[in-house]
Amino acid sequence: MLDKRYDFKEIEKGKVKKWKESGYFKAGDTSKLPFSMVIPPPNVTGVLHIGHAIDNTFQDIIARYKKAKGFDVLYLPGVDHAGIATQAKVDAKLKEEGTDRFKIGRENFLKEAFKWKEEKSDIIHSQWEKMGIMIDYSRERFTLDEGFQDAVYKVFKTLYDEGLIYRGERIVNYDPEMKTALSNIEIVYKEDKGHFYYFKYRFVDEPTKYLEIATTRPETMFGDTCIVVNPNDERYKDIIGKKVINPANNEVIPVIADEYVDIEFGTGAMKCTPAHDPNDFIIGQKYNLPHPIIMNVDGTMNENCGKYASMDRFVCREALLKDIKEHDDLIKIEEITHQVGHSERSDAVVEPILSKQWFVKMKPLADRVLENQKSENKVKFYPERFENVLTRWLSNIDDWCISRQLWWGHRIPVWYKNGSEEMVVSRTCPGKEDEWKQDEDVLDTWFSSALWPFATLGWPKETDDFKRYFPTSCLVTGYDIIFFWVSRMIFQSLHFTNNIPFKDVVIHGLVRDSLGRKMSKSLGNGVDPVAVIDKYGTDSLRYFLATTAAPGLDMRYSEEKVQAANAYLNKIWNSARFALMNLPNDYKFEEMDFASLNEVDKFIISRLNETILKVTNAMEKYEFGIACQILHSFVYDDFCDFYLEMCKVTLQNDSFNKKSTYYTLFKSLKSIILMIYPFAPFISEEIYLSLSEHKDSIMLESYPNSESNISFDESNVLFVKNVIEKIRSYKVDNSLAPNQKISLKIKTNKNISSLISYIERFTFASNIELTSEERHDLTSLVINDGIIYIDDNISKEEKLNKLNLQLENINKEIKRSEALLNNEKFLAKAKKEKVDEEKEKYQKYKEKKEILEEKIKNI
RNA sequence: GGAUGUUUAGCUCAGCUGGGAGAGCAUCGCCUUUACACGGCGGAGGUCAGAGGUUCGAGCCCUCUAACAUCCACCA
Repeated sequence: MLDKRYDFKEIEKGKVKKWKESGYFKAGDTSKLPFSMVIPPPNVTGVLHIGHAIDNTFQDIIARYKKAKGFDVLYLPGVDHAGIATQAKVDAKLKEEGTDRFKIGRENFLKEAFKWKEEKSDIIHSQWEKMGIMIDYSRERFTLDEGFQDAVYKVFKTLYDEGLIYRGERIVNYDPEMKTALSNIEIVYKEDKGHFYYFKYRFVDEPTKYLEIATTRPETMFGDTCIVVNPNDERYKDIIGKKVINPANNEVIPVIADEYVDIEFGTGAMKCTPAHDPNDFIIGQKYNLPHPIIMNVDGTMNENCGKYASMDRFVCREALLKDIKEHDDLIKIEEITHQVGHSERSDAVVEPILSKQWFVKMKPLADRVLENQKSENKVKFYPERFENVLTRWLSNIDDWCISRQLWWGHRIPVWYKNGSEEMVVSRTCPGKEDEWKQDEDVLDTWFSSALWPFATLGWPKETDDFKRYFPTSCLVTGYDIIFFWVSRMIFQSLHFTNNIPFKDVVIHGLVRDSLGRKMSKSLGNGVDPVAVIDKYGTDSLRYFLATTAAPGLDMRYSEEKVQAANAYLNKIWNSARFALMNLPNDYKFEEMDFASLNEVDKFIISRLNETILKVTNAMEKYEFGIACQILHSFVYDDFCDFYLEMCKVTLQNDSFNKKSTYYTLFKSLKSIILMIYPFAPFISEEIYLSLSEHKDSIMLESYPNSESNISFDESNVLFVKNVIEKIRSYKVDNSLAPNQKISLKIKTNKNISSLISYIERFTFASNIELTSEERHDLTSLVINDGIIYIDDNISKEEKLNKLNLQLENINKEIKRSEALLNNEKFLAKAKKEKVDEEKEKYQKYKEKKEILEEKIKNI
């Protein structure tokens, strides 16, 4: 028997261990159809946050649902080495220990990093267990494991041979703190306060005159190679071709003309720094200008900056300003707010610097995705609109900078021959060790993540898993990594497996704090899922996440809602207790013919049947919020508030068929817990195992089916329900205690003789009589299909008032109905059922009206 | 500058292909009736942002407007 209290701590204890040991999480039953999913591998940077919780909850709901639906479900776990993020953490740890990676060397650094990975993986494992997700631990992968080494090499080599990977000099964004190049999407633009500095660039032939040039980054002036004006700019027509002096280093540079310059912006004259600005770089190439690099990758000035060399870029800026001011070449400083690129990871202001990096040529790969999205075999997005996010980005994409000046990651498999231009793609040294040197850099972490859905299944080997589970069925992730990850998986998968990586992508939003702010470390407003679990239980957290998240929309964390989830589960718990208390201990479930059931049993079975159908439909569309809503309404309104209360009568009254009620209780309860199970597996398992008849685990059960052959006329039961509700509100209206005894007569053509004991119990009525005669002496409540007479000794006047009130309401309804039915277009164009329904209502209103008028007359 | 999303009860939000507005919390009244006070019963509270349009019928479809949010691209 279940405890009185829903004690989630007690219930959730030990279940995952049991599930894991029993092998229920393991995929591989080839007698079933496969359904596969990969976990978005969390970074081994730290603990999981609420964002992971929502990901994993959605996935686990799908996994458990599909398993119950009869699929061989593979839910494959793993972790991501997360190059730059993890390296930053390990760097910080080394710094704390008073050393750094350069002191200990590459090999030792990697040892440290792997140690770090092991530690963090352990934490992640324990958190997965807390979440109760049914991942197949036997298939866990890591983006740096041996299989991945094979996959990454194969991809790099192939793309290189196809000319889709190249090495080139480009302006790339540098993170001066991490000292590595970044890809475009690793830059976060923020609105920062800055300055616009106006300088005098004096003419060589006439030093009293000057051009006014503005810049936000004076330190880059050391890299200026010319001034550019628009050829159509009347102000500057005469100075094109003249020479001016760069006030930073007194170098003489020419004024050239190019239409790129916006006449309206700033002074209309722009300094050009080809090695430190992407647009300037293009101009530089066009006019074959020199492109001096004036900064080091750590953000310090280099030897091209004279006395400013080795200064930090911002220190240099101030020093340079001071000097220029002294030479009277500073005109003014304006305060501005502008968008400044920051490194996504370190938050440092990124610095565009010309350098040699490896790139993936994106256009052919992107085009293939765009082409495929027009075909039958496209990746389906839920909600659909996120497909546009993907395609728009891919339609206008830059090449992908994949080299990172880091140590933690897949090292670029390219070897350079000393003192020559020769390079070879190879995993191992292609010749004598002292003649060849491997590229120092590693690949962008997303380069390996992009292979996740197929590399985890064994690719490039044609393994059984790969053959059986690829393409995967579904991917669940947040919209924030569509570019980083989803898109890259799709193009790599199409290119290398000729197939999409997953059929469906389910996109959810971000979890924000209770004030709607993004959770961030600096705000300290993050919600720790483990803390929530400790306080309210995994099931409550899961239910909260599943029901609060509308597809693709952000949600706010709300402790109240977690509490509400907990209260709901408590309700289910107690309804189960009630059912189990009333079922015989040795109850054996046997199917029963629907026709042989008691009336209220038929009612609830029929409602249950509808609920199963609706819930299943919602589940198939990944509409978890809707599924839960439907189930919630069934559990409360139909099952608990109505049916279980009715059972209290049924089970104590020998005139009812108890077998029917046992059957109905058992079947309803079992169906409810099976439907709530994907959302709240722990409580469901606990209740399931308390059933008098059960398997070893709810994980072995099948999802309930809705039966198509059940049809039931609810009207008798609804009439009874209506009577009970009307009497209850009558009592409140008349300040009667709920348990006040009253005497009722009911006139109806409904067949409710078998249901009278229910009315008695719930209205505290004695002497309920079914009558066929009109009673004008009693208070009358005219309801659908009948009249309730209450013997309450109130005055004639009051009786009349009550009747008039009822009449007023009916007249309103009749007016509404008539308006509709007199509208010929409605009759002609609306669906037939709709019209019939309205006509039927109209008839009932008319009947009620007649009765009421008759009564008023007779009083 | 381009795109997308949001605007529904006091608060936080659902509302799936158009057919008489829902939940949770809060609130008011009554009830400790042996499943549940993490409860029950009853109630109050919404011209569904605004303006047009399509339709017999619009919270839902179309157009425009406003506010807010997010993403992308950014002029030195």
